[in-house]
Amino acid sequence: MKELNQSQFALLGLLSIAPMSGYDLKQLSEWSVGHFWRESYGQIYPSLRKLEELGLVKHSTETKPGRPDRHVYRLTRAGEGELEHWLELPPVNEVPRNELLLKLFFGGLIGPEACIEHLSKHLLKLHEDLAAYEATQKRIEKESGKHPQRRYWSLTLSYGEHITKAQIAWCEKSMRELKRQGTENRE
Amino acid sequence: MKELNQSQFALLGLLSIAPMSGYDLKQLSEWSVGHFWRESYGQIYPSLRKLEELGLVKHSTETKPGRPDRHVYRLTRAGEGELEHWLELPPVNEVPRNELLLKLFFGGLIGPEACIEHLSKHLLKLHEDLAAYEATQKRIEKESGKHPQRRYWSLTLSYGEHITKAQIAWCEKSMRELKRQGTENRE
DNA sequence: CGTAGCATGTAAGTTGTTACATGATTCG
DNA sequence: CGAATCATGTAACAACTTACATGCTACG
Repeated sequence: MKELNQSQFALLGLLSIAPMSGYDLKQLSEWSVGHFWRESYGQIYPSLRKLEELGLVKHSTETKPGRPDRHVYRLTRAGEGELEHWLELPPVNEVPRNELLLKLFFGGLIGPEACIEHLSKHLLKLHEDLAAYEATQKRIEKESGKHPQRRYWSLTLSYGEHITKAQIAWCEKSMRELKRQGTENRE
Repeated sequence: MKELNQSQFALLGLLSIAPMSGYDLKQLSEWSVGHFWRESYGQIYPSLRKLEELGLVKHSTETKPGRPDRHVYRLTRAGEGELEHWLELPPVNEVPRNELLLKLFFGGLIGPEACIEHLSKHLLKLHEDLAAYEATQKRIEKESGKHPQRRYWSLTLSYGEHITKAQIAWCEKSMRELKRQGTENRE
Protein backbone atom coordinates (compact mmCIF):
# COMPACT_ATOMS: atom_id res chain seq x y z
CA MET A 1 0.00 0.00 0.00
CA LYS A 2 2.60 2.53 -1.15
CA GLU A 3 1.67 6.20 -0.92
CA LEU A 4 1.36 8.25 -4.04
CA ASN A 5 3.99 10.84 -4.75
CA GLN A 6 3.62 14.47 -5.78
CA SER A 7 3.84 13.68 -9.48
CA GLN A 8 0.98 11.27 -9.26
CA PHE A 9 -1.22 13.72 -7.42
CA ALA A 10 -0.37 16.34 -10.00
CA LEU A 11 -1.59 13.97 -12.71
CA LEU A 12 -4.80 13.27 -10.81
CA GLY A 13 -5.32 16.99 -10.56
CA LEU A 14 -4.88 17.58 -14.25
CA LEU A 15 -7.25 14.73 -15.02
CA SER A 16 -9.85 16.47 -12.84
CA ILE A 17 -9.98 19.19 -15.49
CA ALA A 18 -10.81 16.75 -18.26
CA PRO A 19 -10.10 13.16 -19.34
CA MET A 20 -6.81 13.09 -21.19
CA SER A 21 -4.03 10.99 -22.64
CA GLY A 22 -0.44 11.03 -21.43
CA TYR A 23 0.46 13.18 -24.37
CA ASP A 24 -2.32 15.65 -23.56
CA LEU A 25 -1.22 15.78 -19.94
CA LYS A 26 2.24 16.82 -21.02
CA GLN A 27 0.92 19.50 -23.38
CA LEU A 28 -1.63 20.92 -20.97
CA SER A 29 0.74 20.92 -18.02
CA GLU A 30 3.32 22.85 -19.95
CA TRP A 31 1.30 25.98 -20.47
CA SER A 32 -0.99 25.76 -17.47
CA VAL A 33 1.24 24.79 -14.55
CA GLY A 34 4.52 24.83 -16.42
CA HIS A 35 5.87 27.84 -14.56
CA PHE A 36 5.86 25.94 -11.26
CA TRP A 37 5.45 22.27 -12.12
CA ARG A 38 7.02 20.08 -14.80
CA GLU A 39 6.51 16.45 -15.65
CA SER A 40 8.42 14.32 -18.14
CA TYR A 41 7.05 11.40 -20.13
CA GLY A 42 9.35 9.18 -18.13
CA GLN A 43 7.18 10.00 -15.13
CA ILE A 44 3.80 10.35 -16.80
CA TYR A 45 3.38 7.02 -18.54
CA PRO A 46 4.53 4.74 -15.72
CA SER A 47 2.50 6.82 -13.24
CA LEU A 48 -0.70 6.49 -15.25
CA ARG A 49 -0.27 2.73 -15.18
CA LYS A 50 0.24 2.71 -11.49
CA LEU A 51 -2.73 4.94 -10.86
CA GLU A 52 -4.84 2.58 -12.89
CA GLU A 53 -3.60 -0.42 -10.92
CA LEU A 54 -4.69 1.39 -7.78
CA GLY A 55 -8.10 2.05 -9.28
CA LEU A 56 -7.74 5.82 -9.17
CA VAL A 57 -8.04 6.31 -12.92
CA LYS A 58 -9.22 4.15 -15.78
CA HIS A 59 -8.53 4.41 -19.46
CA SER A 60 -10.34 3.84 -22.70
CA THR A 61 -8.68 3.57 -26.08
CA GLU A 62 -9.54 5.84 -28.96
CA THR A 63 -8.62 4.58 -32.38
CA LYS A 64 -8.35 6.72 -35.47
CA PRO A 65 -7.13 5.45 -38.81
CA GLY A 66 -3.61 6.58 -39.64
CA ARG A 67 -3.11 7.83 -36.07
CA PRO A 68 -1.53 6.19 -33.06
CA ASP A 69 -4.02 4.93 -30.50
CA ARG A 70 -4.88 7.38 -27.76
CA HIS A 71 -5.18 6.06 -24.23
CA VAL A 72 -7.59 8.45 -22.59
CA TYR A 73 -7.52 8.38 -18.81
CA ARG A 74 -10.27 9.65 -16.54
CA LEU A 75 -10.59 9.90 -12.77
CA THR A 76 -12.62 7.34 -10.90
CA ARG A 77 -14.60 8.23 -7.78
CA ALA A 78 -11.75 6.82 -5.70
CA GLY A 79 -9.32 8.99 -7.64
CA GLU A 80 -11.35 12.11 -6.96
CA GLY A 81 -11.47 11.23 -3.29
CA GLU A 82 -7.71 10.71 -3.06
CA LEU A 83 -7.10 13.96 -4.87
CA GLU A 84 -9.38 16.01 -2.64
CA HIS A 85 -7.87 14.50 0.46
CA TRP A 86 -4.39 15.40 -0.69
CA LEU A 87 -5.42 18.92 -1.64
CA GLU A 88 -6.56 19.55 1.92
CA LEU A 89 -3.23 18.52 3.43
CA PRO A 90 -0.86 21.40 4.12
CA PRO A 91 1.59 21.72 1.23
CA VAL A 92 5.19 20.85 1.93
CA ASN A 93 7.63 23.25 0.37
CA GLU A 94 11.29 22.45 0.21
CA VAL A 95 13.89 25.07 -0.56
CA PRO A 96 14.37 25.13 -4.32
CA ARG A 97 17.95 25.16 -5.47
CA ASN A 98 19.04 28.19 -7.41
CA GLU A 99 22.25 27.94 -9.38
CA LEU A 100 22.33 31.62 -10.25
CA LEU A 101 22.33 32.59 -6.58
CA LEU A 102 24.94 29.99 -5.80
CA LYS A 103 27.25 31.41 -8.44
CA LEU A 104 26.66 34.95 -7.25
CA PHE A 105 27.37 33.91 -3.69
CA PHE A 106 30.86 32.93 -4.83
CA GLY A 107 30.98 35.92 -7.17
CA GLY A 108 34.13 37.29 -5.59
CA LEU A 109 36.09 34.58 -7.37
CA ILE A 110 35.06 35.70 -10.84
CA GLY A 111 34.53 39.42 -10.31
CA PRO A 112 31.68 41.85 -10.86
CA GLU A 113 31.76 41.78 -14.68
CA ALA A 114 31.07 38.06 -14.86
CA CYS A 115 28.29 38.41 -12.30
CA ILE A 116 26.69 41.23 -14.24
CA GLU A 117 26.81 39.00 -17.29
CA HIS A 118 24.92 36.25 -15.45
CA LEU A 119 22.40 38.76 -14.15
CA SER A 120 21.74 40.37 -17.49
CA LYS A 121 21.01 37.01 -19.08
CA HIS A 122 18.67 36.25 -16.24
CA LEU A 123 16.96 39.58 -16.71
CA LEU A 124 16.21 38.77 -20.32
CA LYS A 125 14.67 35.49 -19.29
CA LEU A 126 12.53 37.25 -16.70
CA HIS A 127 11.08 39.60 -19.27
CA GLU A 128 10.24 36.66 -21.48
CA ASP A 129 8.54 35.00 -18.55
CA LEU A 130 6.46 38.08 -17.91
CA ALA A 131 5.32 38.16 -21.51
CA ALA A 132 4.47 34.47 -21.30
CA TYR A 133 2.30 35.05 -18.24
CA GLU A 134 0.30 37.67 -20.09
CA ALA A 135 -0.14 35.34 -23.03
CA THR A 136 -1.29 32.58 -20.72
CA GLN A 137 -3.76 34.88 -19.01
CA LYS A 138 -5.33 35.59 -22.37
CA ARG A 139 -5.33 31.95 -23.30
CA ILE A 140 -7.14 31.09 -20.09
CA GLU A 141 -9.76 33.73 -20.77
CA LYS A 142 -10.31 32.44 -24.28
CA GLU A 143 -10.14 28.70 -23.84
CA SER A 144 -11.97 28.51 -20.54
CA GLY A 145 -14.06 31.65 -20.19
CA LYS A 146 -16.66 29.59 -18.42
CA HIS A 147 -14.60 27.10 -16.46
CA PRO A 148 -15.30 27.49 -12.71
CA GLN A 149 -11.62 27.05 -11.83
CA ARG A 150 -10.24 29.86 -13.92
CA ARG A 151 -10.04 32.17 -10.89
CA TYR A 152 -7.67 29.72 -9.26
CA TRP A 153 -5.59 29.47 -12.37
CA SER A 154 -5.25 33.24 -12.43
CA LEU A 155 -4.08 33.10 -8.83
CA THR A 156 -1.06 31.02 -9.76
CA LEU A 157 -0.30 33.25 -12.73
CA SER A 158 -0.47 36.24 -10.46
CA TYR A 159 2.15 34.56 -8.29
CA GLY A 160 4.41 34.25 -11.29
CA GLU A 161 3.96 37.90 -12.12
CA HIS A 162 4.66 39.02 -8.58
CA ILE A 163 7.85 37.13 -8.12
CA THR A 164 9.08 37.80 -11.62
CA LYS A 165 8.67 41.54 -11.14
CA ALA A 166 10.40 41.29 -7.79
CA GLN A 167 13.29 39.47 -9.42
CA ILE A 168 13.53 42.10 -12.13
CA ALA A 169 13.79 44.80 -9.48
CA TRP A 170 16.42 42.79 -7.63
CA CYS A 171 18.41 42.12 -10.80
CA GLU A 172 18.49 45.78 -11.77
CA LYS A 173 19.45 46.89 -8.30
CA SER A 174 22.16 44.25 -8.06
CA MET A 175 23.61 45.13 -11.43
CA ARG A 176 23.77 48.80 -10.45
CA GLU A 177 25.57 47.93 -7.25
CA LEU A 178 28.04 45.67 -8.97
CA LYS A 179 28.82 48.36 -11.54
CA ARG A 180 29.35 50.95 -8.86
CA GLN A 181 31.66 48.58 -7.05
CA GLY A 182 33.59 47.84 -10.20
CA THR A 183 34.41 51.49 -10.87
CA GLU A 184 35.10 52.38 -7.24
CA ASN A 185 37.68 49.65 -6.98
CA ARG A 186 39.80 51.13 -9.73
CA GLU A 187 40.93 54.06 -7.61
CA MET B 1 36.43 11.56 -16.67
CA LYS B 2 32.94 12.05 -15.23
CA GLU B 3 31.76 15.64 -14.84
CA LEU B 4 31.07 17.01 -11.41
CA ASN B 5 27.52 17.75 -10.44
CA GLN B 6 26.03 20.87 -8.87
CA SER B 7 26.38 19.54 -5.34
CA GLN B 8 30.06 18.98 -5.79
CA PHE B 9 30.63 22.45 -7.18
CA ALA B 10 28.68 23.86 -4.27
CA LEU B 11 31.05 22.09 -1.90
CA LEU B 12 34.08 23.40 -3.74
CA GLY B 13 32.60 26.84 -3.43
CA LEU B 14 32.09 26.58 0.29
CA LEU B 15 35.62 25.27 0.71
CA SER B 16 36.86 28.37 -1.08
CA ILE B 17 35.72 30.37 1.93
CA ALA B 18 37.79 28.33 4.34
CA PRO B 19 39.06 24.77 4.87
CA MET B 20 36.34 22.76 6.56
CA SER B 21 35.08 19.35 7.60
CA GLY B 22 31.92 17.73 6.26
CA TYR B 23 30.19 18.69 9.44
CA ASP B 24 31.28 22.30 9.10
CA LEU B 25 30.11 22.39 5.51
CA LYS B 26 26.66 21.35 6.59
CA GLN B 27 26.53 23.97 9.36
CA LEU B 28 27.88 26.80 7.29
CA SER B 29 25.72 26.04 4.29
CA GLU B 30 22.59 26.09 6.38
CA TRP B 31 22.78 29.68 7.42
CA SER B 32 24.72 31.09 4.52
CA VAL B 33 23.17 29.56 1.40
CA GLY B 34 20.40 27.65 3.13
CA HIS B 35 17.63 29.76 1.66
CA PHE B 36 18.48 28.65 -1.87
CA TRP B 37 20.74 25.63 -1.54
CA ARG B 38 20.62 22.57 0.73
CA GLU B 39 22.94 19.63 1.08
CA SER B 40 22.51 16.49 3.16
CA TYR B 41 25.25 14.41 4.76
CA GLY B 42 24.31 11.66 2.37
CA GLN B 43 25.65 13.89 -0.38
CA ILE B 44 28.43 15.67 1.45
CA TYR B 45 30.55 12.79 2.69
CA PRO B 46 30.61 10.70 -0.48
CA SER B 47 31.18 13.85 -2.55
CA LEU B 48 34.20 14.90 -0.50
CA ARG B 49 35.73 11.50 -1.12
CA LYS B 50 35.14 11.76 -4.80
CA LEU B 51 36.54 15.28 -4.97
CA GLU B 52 39.64 14.04 -3.23
CA GLU B 53 40.03 11.15 -5.68
CA LEU B 54 39.91 13.70 -8.47
CA GLY B 55 42.56 15.78 -6.76
CA LEU B 56 40.32 18.82 -6.34
CA VAL B 57 40.50 18.81 -2.56
CA LYS B 58 42.72 17.17 0.01
CA HIS B 59 42.16 16.50 3.66
CA SER B 60 44.12 16.47 6.85
CA THR B 61 42.98 14.92 10.08
CA GLU B 62 42.69 16.87 13.30
CA THR B 63 42.68 14.83 16.47
CA LYS B 64 41.47 16.05 19.80
CA PRO B 65 41.20 13.89 22.90
CA GLY B 66 37.62 12.95 23.72
CA ARG B 67 36.41 14.28 20.36
CA PRO B 68 35.81 12.50 17.08
CA ASP B 69 38.48 13.07 14.46
CA ARG B 70 37.86 15.97 12.15
CA HIS B 71 38.65 15.54 8.48
CA VAL B 72 39.43 19.01 7.31
CA TYR B 73 39.26 19.48 3.55
CA ARG B 74 40.87 22.27 1.59
CA LEU B 75 40.85 23.20 -2.08
CA THR B 76 43.82 22.32 -4.21
CA ARG B 77 44.93 24.52 -7.11
CA ALA B 78 43.13 22.19 -9.46
CA GLY B 79 40.02 22.51 -7.34
CA GLU B 80 40.13 26.29 -7.47
CA GLY B 81 40.52 26.14 -11.22
CA GLU B 82 37.55 23.83 -11.67
CA LEU B 83 35.45 26.01 -9.43
CA GLU B 84 36.28 29.21 -11.26
CA HIS B 85 35.63 27.62 -14.61
CA TRP B 86 32.21 26.44 -13.45
CA LEU B 87 31.34 29.82 -11.96
CA GLU B 88 31.85 31.45 -15.35
CA LEU B 89 29.45 29.10 -17.12
CA PRO B 90 25.92 30.46 -17.48
CA PRO B 91 23.78 29.07 -14.66
CA VAL B 92 21.09 26.60 -15.62
CA ASN B 93 17.86 27.18 -13.82
CA GLU B 94 15.12 24.62 -13.90
CA VAL B 95 11.58 25.41 -12.89
CA PRO B 96 11.29 24.69 -9.19
CA ARG B 97 8.23 22.72 -8.17
CA ASN B 98 5.82 24.47 -5.87
CA GLU B 99 3.28 22.31 -4.09
CA LEU B 100 1.36 25.27 -2.71
CA LEU B 101 0.72 26.62 -6.19
CA LEU B 102 -0.23 23.20 -7.45
CA LYS B 103 -2.83 22.86 -4.72
CA LEU B 104 -4.18 26.34 -5.37
CA PHE B 105 -4.40 25.61 -9.06
CA PHE B 106 -6.85 22.84 -8.22
CA GLY B 107 -8.41 24.97 -5.48
CA GLY B 108 -11.86 24.75 -7.00
CA LEU B 109 -12.09 21.19 -5.70
CA ILE B 110 -11.65 22.15 -2.06
CA GLY B 111 -13.12 25.67 -2.03
CA PRO B 112 -11.87 29.09 -1.01
CA GLU B 113 -11.76 28.44 2.75
CA ALA B 114 -9.27 25.60 2.42
CA CYS B 115 -7.14 27.69 0.05
CA ILE B 116 -7.15 30.62 2.44
CA GLU B 117 -5.98 28.22 5.13
CA HIS B 118 -3.03 27.12 3.00
CA LEU B 119 -2.19 30.72 2.17
CA SER B 120 -2.31 31.94 5.75
CA LYS B 121 0.10 29.22 6.85
CA HIS B 122 2.40 30.18 4.02
CA LEU B 123 2.17 33.81 5.05
CA LEU B 124 3.37 32.98 8.54
CA LYS B 125 6.33 31.13 7.10
CA LEU B 126 7.18 34.09 4.88
CA HIS B 127 7.33 36.45 7.83
CA GLU B 128 9.63 34.05 9.63
CA ASP B 129 11.84 33.93 6.55
CA LEU B 130 12.04 37.72 6.44
CA ALA B 131 13.10 37.82 10.06
CA ALA B 132 15.71 35.15 9.35
CA TYR B 133 17.17 37.21 6.49
CA GLU B 134 17.63 40.17 8.78
CA ALA B 135 19.30 37.99 11.37
CA THR B 136 21.61 36.57 8.73
CA GLN B 137 22.48 40.03 7.46
CA LYS B 138 23.60 40.95 10.96
CA ARG B 139 25.51 37.72 11.34
CA ILE B 140 27.36 38.39 8.11
CA GLU B 141 28.29 41.87 9.26
CA LYS B 142 29.58 40.55 12.55
CA GLU B 143 31.35 37.36 11.57
CA SER B 144 32.86 38.62 8.35
CA GLY B 145 33.08 42.39 8.57
CA LYS B 146 36.28 42.23 6.58
CA HIS B 147 35.69 39.33 4.21
CA PRO B 148 35.92 40.56 0.59
CA GLN B 149 32.96 38.43 -0.48
CA ARG B 150 30.43 39.82 1.93
CA ARG B 151 28.91 42.09 -0.74
CA TYR B 152 28.08 39.04 -2.79
CA TRP B 153 26.55 37.33 0.18
CA SER B 154 24.34 40.33 0.77
CA LEU B 155 23.24 40.15 -2.84
CA THR B 156 21.76 36.71 -2.35
CA LEU B 157 20.08 37.78 0.88
CA SER B 158 18.62 40.73 -0.92
CA TYR B 159 17.14 38.29 -3.41
CA GLY B 160 15.46 36.44 -0.59
CA GLU B 161 14.03 39.65 0.79
CA HIS B 162 12.72 40.76 -2.56
CA ILE B 163 10.91 37.60 -3.44
CA THR B 164 9.66 37.04 0.09
CA LYS B 165 8.10 40.48 0.17
CA ALA B 166 6.58 39.88 -3.25
CA GLN B 167 5.11 36.64 -2.01
CA ILE B 168 3.67 38.36 1.03
CA ALA B 169 1.95 40.90 -1.20
CA TRP B 170 0.65 38.12 -3.43
CA CYS B 171 -0.60 36.08 -0.48
CA GLU B 172 -2.49 38.98 1.00
CA LYS B 173 -4.02 39.95 -2.30
CA SER B 174 -5.02 36.37 -3.04
CA MET B 175 -6.57 35.90 0.37
CA ARG B 176 -8.62 39.06 -0.07
CA GLU B 177 -9.86 37.88 -3.45
CA LEU B 178 -10.76 34.45 -2.17
CA LYS B 179 -12.69 35.96 0.73
CA ARG B 180 -14.60 38.28 -1.56
CA GLN B 181 -15.42 35.35 -3.80
CA GLY B 182 -16.59 33.27 -0.87
CA THR B 183 -19.15 35.85 0.27
CA GLU B 184 -20.32 36.75 -3.23
CA ASN B 185 -21.14 33.17 -4.01
CA ARG B 186 -23.58 32.89 -1.15
CA GLU B 187 -26.20 35.03 -2.89
C1' DC C 1 11.78 15.83 -48.88
C1' DG C 2 12.72 17.15 -44.34
C1' DT C 3 10.77 18.66 -40.16
C1' DA C 4 7.30 19.09 -36.79
C1' DG C 5 3.48 17.10 -34.58
C1' DC C 6 0.97 13.09 -32.88
C1' DA C 7 1.43 9.27 -29.68
C1' DT C 8 3.29 5.59 -27.02
C1' DG C 9 6.58 3.80 -24.06
C1' DT C 10 11.32 1.81 -21.78
C1' DA C 11 16.05 1.54 -19.87
C1' DA C 12 19.86 3.28 -17.85
C1' DG C 13 21.77 6.33 -15.25
C1' DT C 14 21.98 10.22 -11.81
C1' DT C 15 20.68 12.43 -7.91
C1' DG C 16 18.86 12.94 -3.67
C1' DT C 17 16.66 11.86 0.94
C1' DT C 18 16.05 9.19 5.06
C1' DA C 19 16.97 6.33 8.47
C1' DC C 20 20.33 4.01 10.75
C1' DA C 21 24.77 3.14 13.33
C1' DT C 22 28.32 4.76 16.60
C1' DG C 23 29.95 7.11 20.68
C1' DA C 24 31.95 10.75 23.56
C1' DT C 25 31.00 15.31 25.89
C1' DT C 26 28.59 19.19 27.63
C1' DC C 27 24.76 21.65 29.38
C1' DG C 28 20.56 22.28 31.89
C1' DC D 1 19.98 11.88 33.68
C1' DG D 2 18.42 13.09 29.29
C1' DA D 3 19.03 15.92 25.35
C1' DA D 4 21.82 18.40 22.31
C1' DT D 5 26.19 18.93 20.02
C1' DC D 6 30.16 17.14 17.85
C1' DA D 7 31.51 14.06 14.08
C1' DT D 8 31.66 10.40 10.79
C1' DG D 9 29.66 7.58 7.59
C1' DT D 10 26.50 3.85 4.84
C1' DA D 11 22.49 1.47 2.80
C1' DA D 12 18.17 1.43 0.96
C1' DC D 13 15.18 3.54 -1.42
C1' DA D 14 12.65 7.14 -4.13
C1' DA D 15 12.48 10.30 -7.74
C1' DC D 16 13.71 12.23 -11.90
C1' DT D 17 15.97 13.02 -16.53
C1' DT D 18 17.63 11.68 -20.84
C1' DA D 19 18.15 9.25 -24.65
C1' DC D 20 16.35 5.88 -27.33
C1' DA D 21 12.84 3.25 -30.16
C1' DT D 22 8.81 3.32 -33.31
C1' DG D 23 6.08 5.06 -37.09
C1' DC D 24 2.47 7.68 -39.40
C1' DT D 25 0.73 12.30 -41.26
C1' DA D 26 0.62 17.10 -42.47
C1' DC D 27 2.87 21.10 -43.81
C1' DG D 28 6.01 24.16 -46.16
